[in-house]
Order: sequence, then structure tokens, then C-alpha cells
Amino acid sequence: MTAQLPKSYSPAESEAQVRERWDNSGAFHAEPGPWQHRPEDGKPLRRRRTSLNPFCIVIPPPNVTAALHLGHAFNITLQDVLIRYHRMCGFNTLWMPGTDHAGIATQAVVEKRLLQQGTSRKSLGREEFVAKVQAWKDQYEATIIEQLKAMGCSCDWARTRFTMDEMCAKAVREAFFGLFKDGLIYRGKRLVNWDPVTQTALADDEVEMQEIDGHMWYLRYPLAEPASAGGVAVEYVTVATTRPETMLGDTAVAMNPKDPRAAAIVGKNVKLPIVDRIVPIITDEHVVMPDDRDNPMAEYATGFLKVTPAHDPNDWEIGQRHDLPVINVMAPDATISAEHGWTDVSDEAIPLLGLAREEARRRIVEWFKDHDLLEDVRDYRHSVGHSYRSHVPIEPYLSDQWYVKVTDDRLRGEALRALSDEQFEGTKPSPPTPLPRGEGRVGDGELTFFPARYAKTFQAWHENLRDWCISRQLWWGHRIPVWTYQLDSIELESKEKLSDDRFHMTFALSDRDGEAMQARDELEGAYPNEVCFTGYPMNYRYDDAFLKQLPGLSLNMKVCVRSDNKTIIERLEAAGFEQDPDVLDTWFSSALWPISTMGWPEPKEFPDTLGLLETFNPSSMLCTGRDIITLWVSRMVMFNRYFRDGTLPFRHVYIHPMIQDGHGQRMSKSLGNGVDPRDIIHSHGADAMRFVLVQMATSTQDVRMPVDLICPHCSATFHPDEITSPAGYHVAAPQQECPQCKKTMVSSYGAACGFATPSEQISVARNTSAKFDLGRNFANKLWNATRFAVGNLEASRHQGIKASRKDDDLTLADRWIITRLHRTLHAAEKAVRQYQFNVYAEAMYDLVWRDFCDWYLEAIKPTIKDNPAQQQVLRTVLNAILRMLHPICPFVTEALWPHVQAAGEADIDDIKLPPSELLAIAAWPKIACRVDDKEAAATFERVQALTDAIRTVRGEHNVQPRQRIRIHATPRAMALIKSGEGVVETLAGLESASLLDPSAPPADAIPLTFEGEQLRLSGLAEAVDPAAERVRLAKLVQHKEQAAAGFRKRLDNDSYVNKAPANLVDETRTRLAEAEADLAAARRDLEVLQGAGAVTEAEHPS
RNA sequence: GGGCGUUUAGCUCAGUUGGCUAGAGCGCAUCCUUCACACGGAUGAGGUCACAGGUUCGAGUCCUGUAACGCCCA
Repeated sequence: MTAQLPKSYSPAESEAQVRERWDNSGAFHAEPGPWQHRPEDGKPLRRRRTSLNPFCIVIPPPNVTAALHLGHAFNITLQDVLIRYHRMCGFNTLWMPGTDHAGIATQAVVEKRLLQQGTSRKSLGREEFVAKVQAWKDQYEATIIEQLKAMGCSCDWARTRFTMDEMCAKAVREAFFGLFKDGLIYRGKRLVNWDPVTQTALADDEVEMQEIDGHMWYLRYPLAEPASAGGVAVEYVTVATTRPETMLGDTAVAMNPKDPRAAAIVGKNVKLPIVDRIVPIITDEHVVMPDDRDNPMAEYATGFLKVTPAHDPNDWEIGQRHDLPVINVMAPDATISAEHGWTDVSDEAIPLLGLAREEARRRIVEWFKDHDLLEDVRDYRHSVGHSYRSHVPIEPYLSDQWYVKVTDDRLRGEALRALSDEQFEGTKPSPPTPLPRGEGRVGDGELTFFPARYAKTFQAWHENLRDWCISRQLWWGHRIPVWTYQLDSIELESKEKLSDDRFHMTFALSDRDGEAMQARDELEGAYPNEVCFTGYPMNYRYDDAFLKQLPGLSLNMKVCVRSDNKTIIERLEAAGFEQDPDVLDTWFSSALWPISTMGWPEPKEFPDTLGLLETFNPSSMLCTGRDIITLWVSRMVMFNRYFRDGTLPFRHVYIHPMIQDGHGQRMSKSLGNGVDPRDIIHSHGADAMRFVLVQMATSTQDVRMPVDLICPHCSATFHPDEITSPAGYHVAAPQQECPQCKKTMVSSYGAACGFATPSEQISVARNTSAKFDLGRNFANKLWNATRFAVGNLEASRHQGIKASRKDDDLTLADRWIITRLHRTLHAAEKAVRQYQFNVYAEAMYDLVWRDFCDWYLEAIKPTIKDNPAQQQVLRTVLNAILRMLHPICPFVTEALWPHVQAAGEADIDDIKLPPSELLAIAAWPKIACRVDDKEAAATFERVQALTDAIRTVRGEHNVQPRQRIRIHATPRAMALIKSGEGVVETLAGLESASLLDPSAPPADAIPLTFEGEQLRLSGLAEAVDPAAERVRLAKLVQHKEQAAAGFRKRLDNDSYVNKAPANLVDETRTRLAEAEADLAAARRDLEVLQGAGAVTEAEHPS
């Protein structure tokens, strides 16, 4: 078998073969555990306890917008580590893969592409455009799955889902219907965060705040009628604003009621410049007074606030309080427009129509200046919301949108109650109705964050929650399943008083309205569980106020349809109902991901999902980045609990660090600075990438990843030229020139952002990063260690030797490596349990490289061929190492596995390593604590210390590696060398070890201090350089003096001796004694050498 | 403005209830192509743990404050 192992590990060859073996094995497919259904209604009963506990992760579905980058690779690798670990530990393990349609992001990418091709979404029409996006999705879904497989992900590929596939669409429909019926979805006229470029509403958390150097403009509004304050005539009031263009929509000027000027002015009107609108001066607590010392805004305040309810959230609130008119002066593309609610356009204002908001601002400021109404302009730095998609400033925009009432206790309260008691600060909100038996609900207190501090983010988010705007003015997504009928006219036919404010009324309906009403009655009768009607006349109070408004009201009926029932929909549309053109926020379907992927609400319709929910919901953990806590985690918790009787979507949330580029900027698709994991796999191999990523997963720090390019022409690696992107980020220039062959190429940034188009002549340069060298070297090291081990095991592989700890055949090195193996196993297990991925990776690195390769393999070289017991130790330790490393480095370990299996069965008492054809499903090692040999470990550490001491002297005297030297040791040191059974001799290059005769040291010997004793080394070279030796000893003396002084100072301190733990004090005493003995020995040796000549200043180390 | 985090070797980062002379990888210097591995081996140099106080026998670690940087929420 050994002959087949090449001299170095070549990932590209091994990975493909290994992947094929995994694919053919079906090892990653999970079936639900045993569950039972109630015979009468088919509802699932509680799962029977089985020995196979479930372990499940649903993948955070990557967006089909683009290919994955290293940030995803990081997130996904950590999940695979957990999945593979638990699979090996014997859990029933499911990793559910899939992708997300990512509405706005994907639509934006495709639209951009269309624009480049000279066409547009609107010219294609909805159907054709959606087909185009679908094609894009197909392409990138395939790319993403390919990337996941290239990384070695052990997903259950047969269960791959997509947020818009039939299964997920069913779940979305059902969830929407349920929330609609329960009154948790409503239509509201609100100011939304409007993105004028993509022309859609955005959720609050899709808005990025950016600090902007702007201006505060001070505009004078003349009073419409004379007024005086304190006997002085007031001609105008001055308002301060950062957005002068919104003044076209002003409907009031507000003052603080405490303002001393208020009495004289409030109640008067101002004549709005340009527009000539007469608007009142009102009072509102919200207005900042210029002399308010507690408010930093006061510095810029005039005491007068222009109120524009249609274009500012605060003004909207003021407008609501004072019943002000709402005048929207902009079109959806943020140009000034008179077609969206602005009716009193003056002649002066007409030239402004159609202008972009920035241009309108410039003109309006100009106008005020020309008319001597611009009082001042001051620099003003403030934060402005920007679209996370188009990066333009958000326009607060008045529109009708759909909302989920997440502030309802059934959603928000459930999310808060889910948090574990230890991680919740304060008192949890109590449920509106006490639970039977007075117990907590299923799922209460079962949600735990790792690291714990992120529970704060979760809690704070829910405590400040606002209703969730879920409609998006897009074409790509789940269309809102609501049909609306606009009533023609409302005419009261008869009215009968029932009580003070209740009437029974009959309305005269047009024929068309009558038809719609009839459709409604029919459908409600025939499909009571499939349709839910709201709107006129159901949700209006029939009071007098309503009746007064009635003639002017535009009323409608809405119906939510539960499923894609053609009969219902055709009947509705025939009666004049029209489906809402909008689609749902992507996060709505993502929020259902943990259950929609498992067949909810009706697993029977997808038979291979039967039992999944019962077995795998809640899943074990969610692995994601901190920005997702608000966007996704929260919503999954709320929905899962709402739709599944309090059940959580997952019990643990692990928040991993962020991968940044070399400049500390977030790696992201939209920024174009992402690195394709396939590039790294190409340059370093998948295992190298995975190992380094796992090692980077610490609990606090984000990770910087400086990136290089590889020239596609000559394969040179170089650091790319960088530019500042339009958005102000440091990125690689779109086009690059190779410093070596001088040929040009396109950077991945250039390709991602469309600034440079790769062609046959100018291809895209792959990225790489020296960060991954560590992992590549590590994989190669393991490869070669295995190559060596297997080569030495071949001869005796069928002998079936058993070796146990008590067996006298085991050498010190054998007992030590078994102890190290055992301790590392426990360290790794503990680290995984606590999501300390870096600790796990480092423990494996130390075991493999430092312990196994540097010490154990080197130590056994002289004996392994002839020692069957030792071979069994080697065989067993190697076998266990491959298993323990497999979750991090699945490819190289799986590739080596057949060779290790062929070298014989691992068989040592108390170390359980049952054979398995495939490593991916081999059992995780079980090692009994009995094998842990404290004594052997301590002795071996002394052997290592002695070896190091000798090697240091060799190094300082430039002794050639081949040169064998002699040691003359004290009885104690001789005993140690002997118990090392050859290790010191082998690793320190000793020719012989003999007892030192202090009265007659060998002539050419130089001293070596060890554990407070004086040893001698001889045979180092022809002649030892006394000067070099003096420098070495002087340095040693200085070093030991420092150490001894430190210990002595500590022991001289009475409080230390009295208060510190006794074992610590004893240890300090021992160390002091050793240091002093070493010091004395070194000084004596130095004195002897002084005889040969004084130490010059130059030789003395300082 | 509020919250969370970061600041440790030239670089990238560890350092879990306070306790050996603060560690790793890369890079650097010297030596070694000896039969697992030059994607390697051996040795070495390199740190006022951001700063200032405090608690303690003892602080990189705990507390308070300051500065710089980053993220999230208003």
C-alpha cells in the first residue's frame, strides 16, 4: 500500500476521488427517527426515545445572487465540522442544504445585467423578467452547490431546498394566511424607507446609516398676517432644515409650547415661499428650543420646525397628533412630482417638477437666496440612511404597505420568553393567558447564544421592535396572496339605529360591486377554511364620523387565499378582484426555513419529509454572523414558535466572527471584494482552507484576510494594485498587470462589479492568500507522517498484537503518546461542545505536528521495525488521529484512511476504534481515562527538557547534525536518560551517555546545567571556542540571576508566603533552589574559563 | 447619543474562574538537502501586553477613567 503514497499530498487528485466515494456511499443522507402517528387524525405523536439522538443544522441558505465567498466558506466549514463530528459520534445527523431567492438583491443584479444589454425589466414584462431571474438563479444555485461540494460539505444533498420551490412556497402561503386570519398582518399607510433606485420599500434593518458632511439651511417663512412679540413686529419665522426640497410639502410650522415667543405667534399662519400655501403655526413638544442645554441639537435649532408629514418620520408623528394634511411632493423615483398627492402647485413651483431631489434642493436654496429669504447656511455632519442595495439616501416615503404585527405578544413576547433565563436581563414579559399547570411553554428559556453576549443584541432588538414591513415592490419573490376589489361607489340605502354608535346599514351597490359581493358570499360558503375576507364593510365602526366620510371614501375588499386553488382564484378574478402586485420580503420565507424545508405545514404532500419535523425541529444549532440576529434569527424564533406551538427553530445560536479583507473591510458580494473559495482550494486545497478557517474562529476577533493574485499567464503570486471604489472602499483595481510577465488580467473585483470584462486574452486572476500556507503545510505533514508510519507497519500488520498500558513492552514514548492522544481527545471534545473551534484546531495541530511528528516518530525510528508492541501503538495512534482530524480536514484524512486500514486493525485495550470502510462514518474514538499515564507524561517532559538543553548547546556551538557527542551525567540524569529508552540519545545526537566523574572531567568537555545539576558534554568539535563559550555562560548566568531574583523577591514577601496557595509557594521554593543551583554551576564554569582569558566587553551580552 | 467589541512580537492572531521567565504561525538570522516530509529539520533574535489610576501577596487577565479603531442600534 505504501508504494501508492506519493511524496507529497496533492489535494486536487485526492479531493475528487474522495468526493466520489462519499457520493456513492449515501453516508450523508438522514432519515427521521422513529415516530408514530395517531391513527384517528394522522397527527404525529411524541417520538419514541431511541439510542440515536438527532443532531440537525439547517444551512443558512446562501443568496443565489452570486457565488459564495470566503465569508460563506467560513460559516459553512464550521457547520460541517459540527456535522461530521456528531455523525462520527453516532448522532442521527441531518444537514439540510439549500439556497435563498434573495428578492431585492437578485433582482437588482439581473436588472443591472439587463441594463448593460440595453434592455430593462419593464420592457420585458413581469413574466419574461421572472424567467430571466429564474435562469440566473438556476445558474448560481448550481454554482453554489458545486462550491459547497468542493469544500467538502456533508449535506444531505437529496434534500436540497430553495426558498421559492414548491415546498417552501406552500409554507409561505400557509404562514401568510395564518397570520392574516389571526389579525397579525395588516395594510398600513406609513412612511417607509424608500429606495428611489430600486423603487421599493426597505425594512428598517436594510437601511445603513452613514455619516454625511451636509449643511443646515436656515429658511425664512414670511408670516401671512401681522404679528408682534414683545412689541416688536415679527415679519417671518426661520426654520432650520437639512432637506430644503421637502419644504414643498410643508403643512405647518411648529414651536415648542414652552417657547416664550409662542403666545404671540401660535395660531398665526405663514405663507410658504414658492408654493404660496398658507400653513398654520402650531405647538408641539417635539420641537427643540435653541436654549436647551441638554440637547445637542439646540446648537442648530431656531425654535421653529417646518413640518412635512409626507417626508419625515418625526413630522409624520406631529402631523398625526395635529391632524395635518399630508402632501407628498415626490414620485417614486424621488423626483419632484405633482402626481402623487400634491395639488396646489403654484406657477413658481412648476419649473421644479420633474427635477431630481438633489437638483430641486439646489434650485430651492437658490430661490431663497435670490429672494433674500436664506438666512444662513452652516456645515452640519449628520447620519443619513442609505439603501443597503443601491447605496443612495433613503427617502421617507408615504405608501401603502403590508405589515406583520411583530410587536404583538404572540410574536415578540414569544421571542423574548424563548431566551434562556441566564442570558435574559430583567423580567420576561408574561404571556397574556396563564398556561395550564402554570408551567412554562415548550421552548421557553431554551434558546442560548454563543458567545453569551449576543443574547443582549437579541433581547434589545425585541424590546425596541417595530412592526415589520413585508411588502416589496419587486417581481422576484413570493407574490402576496391577497386579492383586492375596489368598490365603485358607496351609497347609503337605509340606516337603522341599533345603539348610540351602532347602526345597521344597507348600501346600494353597483352591479359590478354586487357581483363581487356575491363572489365573496359564495366563496365564504364553499371554502370557509381557504379564504379570509377583510375590508369594507367589516372593519369599520359604523359611527357618525364614518358615515360623514362615507361618500368620499375609496373602499375595498381584500381576500387572502390560503393555497393555489385555481377555482377560487379564477372566481375572484372573474369578479374583478386583482392580486396584489407586490412580493414578500425575502426574510418572510427565510423565517420559515427551519420548518418549510421539513415539509411544514403538510408533510404528507411531500412524503420524504414525513417525520422530519418531529425528529429535527427544533434543530440543534444555528451558525451565523451577528448582523443576522435581527434580520433572521429573531424572525425564525417568532414564526417557528407561532406556527409550531412554541417549538423553537434551534436551541443554540453560535455567532462567528466576520471575515474581512486586508483592509478590515467586510467581505461581501455587494462590495465585490469576496474571494471565491474555489480559488483557495485551487491554490492550497480544501483541507488547508478549512483548517485555517477553523483555526480563525475565535470568540472575539474578526479576521483579516490579506489577499494576493495569481497571474493566469505565468502563475506568479503578487499583491494587487488597489484603488478606492466609488463607494469609498479599498479594493483591487479592476485590471491588473503581472509584475513578472507584464501581461494584463482582470481582478475578481473587476469581474464582480462589471468594471472589466474578462475575455480570452484577458482572463480573471485567481485570488490566493498566504494565510492558508499553514493549512497546506499541515495537510502535507500529516500525509508524510502517515506515509512513514504505514511504511513501518507493513511488515507486521497481520500479527494482531495487543498492547495495553500495563504491558511492559510499551516504552516511555509509547505511553506518553497514548497519554497525549487521550488528553487531546478530551480537549477537542470540550472545545466542540463550547463552539471553541480554534481550540479544537490548535489541539490537533499540536498533537499531530509537535507531539506525533517532532517527538514520537523521531523517537521510535530506531526501534519501530523490531518492536511489534510499538507498531501497535503507532497503528492505533495514527488511526485515532485521522478520526479526530476528519471533521476539520475530511479529504486528506479520508484519502489516507484506506492505507491506514490496510496497515492493520487498531487494537489497544481501552482505546475503541472499530473498523469502518469509510472514515466519514467511522466512530469517533473512545479512550478510557485509564490509559492516561501521568508519570510517563511527566518523565517524558523531563526527557524533552534534557534533549532541548543538549540541542541548544549543540546549536550554540554549531555542532554539525551528523556529529555525535558524548554526555557525562549525574546519577539522577543518567537514570532519566535510561528511562527514556534511547529517546535522548536519538534526538540529541548522543554517541554515549556515561556517569560523570566530578574529580576527573573529560578534557574537552563543556558544562551543561540541568535541573540544578551540572552535566558535561564532550566530543562537540575538534576544539571548543572559549570565547563563544564564555558568551554563552555569561548569558546563562544573567538569565538565571534574573529568574532567581524573581523567585526570591516573591518568597521574601510574607503575605505571599502566607496567603498564596501552599502548592504554589512550594513550587516557587523548588524553582528558586533549581535556579540557584544552575546559577552556581554556571558561575563556577565561567570562573574556570576566566583563567583562559578575561571576558571582553564585546563578548558580554547586554 | 446608547450598546457590543478590539488594542499582546515586524505581520496575523491565541492567552477559559487572576498564579511557572507571556505563546503560535508567518517573516527574520545561523546551520542542515541524514533513507516520512525543503509544503521539511535544528537553533536563535524579537514584546513597558494602548495609556493612567485602583483592587490584590500577585494583574495581559478584575474594577474605574482616557485615547484610537471597528460593528450594531437610535
